[in-house]
Amino acid sequence: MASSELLSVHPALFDRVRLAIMAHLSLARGGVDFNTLLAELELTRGNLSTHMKKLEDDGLVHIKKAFIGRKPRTTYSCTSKGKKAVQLYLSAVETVLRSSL
Amino acid sequence: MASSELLSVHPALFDRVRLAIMAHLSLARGGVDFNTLLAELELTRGNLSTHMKKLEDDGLVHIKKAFIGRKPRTTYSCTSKGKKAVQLYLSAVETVLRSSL
DNA sequence: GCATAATGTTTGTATTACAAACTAGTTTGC
DNA sequence: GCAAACTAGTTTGTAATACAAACATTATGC
Repeated sequence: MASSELLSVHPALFDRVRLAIMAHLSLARGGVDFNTLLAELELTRGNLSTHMKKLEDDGLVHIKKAFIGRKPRTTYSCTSKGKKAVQLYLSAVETVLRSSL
Repeated sequence: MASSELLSVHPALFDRVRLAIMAHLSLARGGVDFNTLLAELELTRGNLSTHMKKLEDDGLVHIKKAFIGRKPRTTYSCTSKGKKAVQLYLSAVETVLRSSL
């Protein structure tokens, strides 16, 4: 059954916000900081924070906290596990849906 | 911002089960009945029922109830709105993720 | 030094995915 | 012909989660 491929996709990616986050991180070379994601995805800080925590807990993103001057700055980057998950997501979706168009 | 495309995707498709259901219905010529979906997706009846109700409420699938002999049979098919939503989903995901691989 | 802003985090709420229990009817066994 | 088991779903209660509001902490302007 073709659609079973979807079951192998990391569940964290089945959320439009997290998918958008992972897309950003995948596209960006280097990291993307909290406020950049906040502006581009138009989320509240609380919402972004919890999504990032989940992605971090799942090992899909790496979080780096540093001080820029005296202010904190949190930067996120995609782990290799995260990259693979995104690739798997795309290939699974394409496999399942491509032939139906 | 590329990822904003995801916001135009129908929210009902951001669930792996419903996406799998819509994939099945898109692929099938004619309709797919309740028990076929049940067997292929390995869900409980309650879970499948509520997902189908949501998809129907959203206008993505058409439900047809008939009697086969004396037993009821519920058959689902993809509406044109459903087809379009699936197409939009795939194109949005590809647009957002393709370049990152 | 007091008020305002910047950067996240924690917490409370509303939604939702899921399975268990239920409804409605049919077939089978005795 | 009656009860038990089966078929085909639906409704309901619960556990998980997405979200925003409130909070905490430190920095900057006046």
